[in-house]
Parts: sequence; C-alpha cells; structure tokens
Amino acid sequence: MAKIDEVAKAAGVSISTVSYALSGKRPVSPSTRRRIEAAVRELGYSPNAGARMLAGSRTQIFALTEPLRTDSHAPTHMSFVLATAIAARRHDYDVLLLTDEQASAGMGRVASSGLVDAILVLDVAPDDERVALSRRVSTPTVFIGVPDDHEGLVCVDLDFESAAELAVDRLADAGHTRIGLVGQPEVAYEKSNFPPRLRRASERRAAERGASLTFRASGTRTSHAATSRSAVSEMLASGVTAILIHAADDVHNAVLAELDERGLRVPEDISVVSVAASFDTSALSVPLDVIPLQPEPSCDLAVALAIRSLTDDPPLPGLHLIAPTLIDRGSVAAPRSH
Amino acid sequence: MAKIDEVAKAAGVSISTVSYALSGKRPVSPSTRRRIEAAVRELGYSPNAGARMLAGSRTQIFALTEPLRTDSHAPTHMSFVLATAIAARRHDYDVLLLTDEQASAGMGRVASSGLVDAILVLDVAPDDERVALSRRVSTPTVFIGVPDDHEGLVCVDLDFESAAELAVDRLADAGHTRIGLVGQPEVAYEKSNFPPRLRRASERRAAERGASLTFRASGTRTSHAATSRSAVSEMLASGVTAILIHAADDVHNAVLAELDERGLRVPEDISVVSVAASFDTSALSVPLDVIPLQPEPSCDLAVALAIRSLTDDPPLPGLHLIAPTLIDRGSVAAPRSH
DNA sequence: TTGAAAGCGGTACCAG
DNA sequence: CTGGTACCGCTTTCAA
Repeated sequence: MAKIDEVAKAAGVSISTVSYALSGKRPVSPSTRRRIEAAVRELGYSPNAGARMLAGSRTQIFALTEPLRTDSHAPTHMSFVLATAIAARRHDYDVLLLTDEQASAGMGRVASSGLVDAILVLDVAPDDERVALSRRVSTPTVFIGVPDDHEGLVCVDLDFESAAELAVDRLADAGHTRIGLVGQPEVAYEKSNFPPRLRRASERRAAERGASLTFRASGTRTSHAATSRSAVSEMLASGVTAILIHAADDVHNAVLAELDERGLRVPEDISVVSVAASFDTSALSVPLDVIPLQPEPSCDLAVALAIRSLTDDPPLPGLHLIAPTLIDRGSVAAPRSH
Repeated sequence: MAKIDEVAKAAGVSISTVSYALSGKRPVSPSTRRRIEAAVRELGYSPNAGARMLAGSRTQIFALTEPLRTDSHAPTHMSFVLATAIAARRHDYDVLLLTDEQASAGMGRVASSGLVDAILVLDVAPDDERVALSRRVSTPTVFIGVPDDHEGLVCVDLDFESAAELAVDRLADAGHTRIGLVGQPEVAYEKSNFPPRLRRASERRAAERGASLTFRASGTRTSHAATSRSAVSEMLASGVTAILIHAADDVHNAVLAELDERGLRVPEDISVVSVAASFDTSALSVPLDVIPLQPEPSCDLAVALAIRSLTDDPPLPGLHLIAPTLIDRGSVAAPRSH
C-alpha cells in the first residue's frame, strides 16, 4: 500500500523517475534504477490499479464473455477459459469473467466504463448475439470460434474444415470407401459453431474422395453411451470400415466398448480416427489417431491479437485459423479385404 | 465515452450533483434528478471505472482464485465459478479470474495493487497455500471450502458433517446396519477438503448408530466405472444392504448398472443414498434420495460475507456452514429380511 | 438542495 | 539522465 511518492523519497529521486524506471519508457541510469528497485522492494510498492487505469488509459484487463449454456461440455470449456487466463497473464493481463447476464449486457458495461482493454468471446454460437454487440462497442473484440456472420470480426479457431479433410484423407488414403462419423450431441449442431463446420467439411471431402459418409449424432448428454453404441451398430451393419469420432471422451469409450464387444480389433478390423478431441486419446483403451483440439494455440493467438489491436497496427478483421495436425497412434489400417 | 462534466452541462447542474444523483448518497430534487437521468441516457454516459476506483476506493471487483488442479471435477467446479459470478453481479460486482499462476502470486498482486475489493477462494485444499497468503494481505478474503487450518478465516461451505450424519441416519433409521460408502477418487482425499470431512463424519455416525461402514474410493478419473462396480461387488459380498454414494455422476451410473445387472432392485433389495451430489440425481436410471451440494447457497453467502467485510461491521471469522437437506426420491427402504 | 474545489495515485509532456 | 507538473475522471468534503 505504499505510494509512488514514498518510493521516490526513499530512493532520493523524483516521482517521474520512479514511474519511468518501472515502465522502462525512458532510460534510467543503472545506479538510480537500482536504488529505486531497492526502495520498491523495501516498501513492497505496487502501483495502484485505479490510478494507473485513469492516467494510463490501459487497464491491463481483458473481459472474457462466456454464455452459461448448459449444453456446452464443461471440461472443454474450462480448459479454454484457463488457457485464455494463462495466455493473458503472460502478457500482464488479467481476465474478467462475464457470464452473459441479461443479453450480454456485461459486454456493453465493461466496454463503456473502460474497465477492460479488449473483449474475448468464448463458446461462440452460429447466430451469436454478441456479434452485433461487438460491432457496436469501440472496445476491440476477438472471437474464439467462428459465428455464421463474421464479417468484419477478428476470429480465431482451429481450422475445422482442414481438420475434417485431414481426417477423411487419412482414411481414404488407407483405402476406406465407407466411413462413419459419430458426431456431437444433436443440440451442438444448432447451438455451437464448429460441429456443423466439421460435419459439412467431412461430407464434402468424402464425396470428393469418392467415399460414402454416414453421420450419426451422439444423442443427449445422458444417453451418450447407448446412442453411440447403437450408432456404431448401424454403421457396421451398413458396411462401414472406418469410423471418425468427433465427440467427448465418454462417446469414444462407448464406441471402443462396442467394437470390443463385437470382437473387432482396431485397426485390423476397423479403423478409427478422433477429430478435434480436447482430451488425451492415448489414454483410451485403444490409443487413437487424433487431430487434437487444443485450447492453447487458439487462446494464445486470441490474446496476441487482442493486444495487437490495441496498437497502431491492429490485426486485419477475418478468420485466423490454426492448422490442424494429425497424431498417428496406429489406429488406421487398410480395410479388410473380404 | 461521455464524461461526467458533459452530463452536468447537458443537465444544467454541477458535476457533484450528477455524481450524487447517480450514487444516491445525497438527496437530489426529483426534477433535477430527472434531467440528469435524461442527460445520462442521451449521452450514453457510464462512469469511468479507473476514475471511480481511484476516487472512490471501491473497485467493484472481486478476485476469484482457483488453482488449476487437473483432478478437480470440471462441471462441478464450473458451476461454482458461475454461481459466484452471478451472485457477485447481483451486488454490482465483477469477478476477476485468478488461475493460481506461480504460487498464488496473483492474490498478492491484486491485493496490493488495490485491483479488487475482496478475494474469494475456490477449490480449497486441506493444506492450501492460499491460507497463509490470505493472512498476509489486507484484502478481505472468503474461503468457499474449509482448509485444515482455518483459524481466523472466513469460510463458507455445505455442512458436510451434518450431511453425512443425515445420510447415515436415513439408512440407520430404516434399519440398515451394514452400509457401504462409495467415495471420490483417492486423490480427492488428499487434494480436496471436503471428501475427508464427509468420510470421517459418516464413519463416526455409523459407529454411533451401531452400523458398520465399508469405504471404497472410486478409482482414478479414467477407471471410474470399473472401480466402482468392483467396489459394489465387494460390498455386496460382505453383506452390505445400503449404499451411500459421494461421487460424480458416472460413478452413480456405474453403481446402478452393477446393481441392475445383478438383478437387485432399489430400494426393495438394496437402499441407495447420494450425498453431496452436484448434479441432478433424478435423471439417473433410478431416482435417488440425495443431499444435494448446490453451488448457489455457498456462493451467495460467500459474496454476501465479502461485501459485509467491506463495511464497518465485518463478519466474524469462522465457519459459516450451510445446513444440508435431504430430498426423498424413494430409494431407501428397510433391509430385506432373510 | 446545490456548487466549488481538493484530492485519489499515477503517467507523460515539457524543461533543464 | 532527471525533475516539475498538468492532467486522467470521479468522489466527497466544505460552504452556501
């Protein structure tokens, strides 16, 4: 709770010198710098946040808006929140949590009160109402996810289209012509932005490669296991030789359990690839080839863009997509010739 | 981005009158108040956060510290974070997320920079390092959870001891003398504060009621299902007629699946009670009697205490425990006489 | 019931 | 390389 003038006195310098020594915005001789640093340490000085905001016009705070949708996968969601907070801290930013109260009023509030320097938008819906809001406020906004109408917005995300193509190609290259896609719960295809993107791109690519693609959603939250197992049954019955999974870990477990129960080995009898999984697929009963969905790259980039949008060289609006990578764990092989 | 002096001019009053009209800390005549409110609306005025902090010395921000422990149950954790944020907003407070970077340095930082008015501590460990920190800083701190050494701290939590007693009594009253407790994963008994509290209290109460209590942890995150099912098997083998579950939803499912597979009906053949569940037990295949662990009461109280600790009548240090309630869903009956 | 003005604790410009 | 000081925008005493 010491103030800057006390530090100045203790170090025998002026207030401005202390300020500059701390911000580094002006050269300070090594000797005075040392004295100042010593004084800072002695007094446990830490600049007052409010004063800094007022004088500086940088708050060092980002808002993170997240709708409290009950259907979004909590562990995945949390990992994005954490990754964002950590990325922000690396750049000396704190994160203010906005849980989308009444119609994202929070966004307007923090923007117009100058509480935050930028806004990060998480868990984006296809028709997200925060899109309109972000266009109204002057506070720079970065979307982590891609809404349908993203004109003029800065959006960061995994390139789900490429991820889908990569996955389909992987199977097609191995010779598969009948592919099954076990997807997210139905609701995710309406409320979330990336499941439809991944599904459409998979279907498109499969067609391009001359393969058939059978899609099945993975039921509701409580019926994951049962729904996914019956989806697998149907797929097998229709001659599918390879399965793509875009779903939570429990669905993966259910699919693998079903295959196991039928005595089907991976990859000898059937190939399996996990797309955009946000958990560790090597911990499954059968390690799966995966194109991981990692929070870090997206969140790091989002933070970087937010910071850059505070400079005189702001990022261009548009999609900043992260290239997917495929991790080979040996769960893909050529289809059984029969 | 309008400023207070513009509002004052527009309303034809002084700056101070605008300030008072908005804060309500001084009577303002209805007519001027109306003019001011109109001006505020016209200009879209919203007081600058930094200036307010500096002049007022209230930031209207709470810090929420959460360690990024990988073993804590994400959905439960998130529901506490959300409940806290919502409770805070109801009192015009925003929440700053501190993800326990290097040794809770964040707590010290936000405290000494005066960025927040109070600190809320989540996901408390028995030997939480944040306890020592909270004693060092002058910023009021409220723990949601009870660390081993909680002297002088303000702690809020469900009364897990009473919850355990309530659950055991429920079964004992029905005539059960052999009770099984399917608990959390092992790690939770070291890293988290409430599982041991619940376990100890259950054992104590069972002893008081002349019943035996067999405890089994529910394995690691990935082996929930298998471990819990074998736990149930062993318990049944040792003559248990009632099961207490203190675990996540998948463990509940596993236990019920195991019972079902053995042809045991609830409650005719075996009684089951869920303790401190943070999900809806009525959605299980068999609706279970439950003593719910709800985030809202704890988080609301924590926020209320934080606010009160900013007044001249701060809350007394100590445990603020929330009384548990039992919801009867018909999963308990008298043991089968054989 | 209202106004004037002194801070709150920094930042950054203008001098030296 | 260092000092003096005018703000930043609001809250709150002190006066009227």
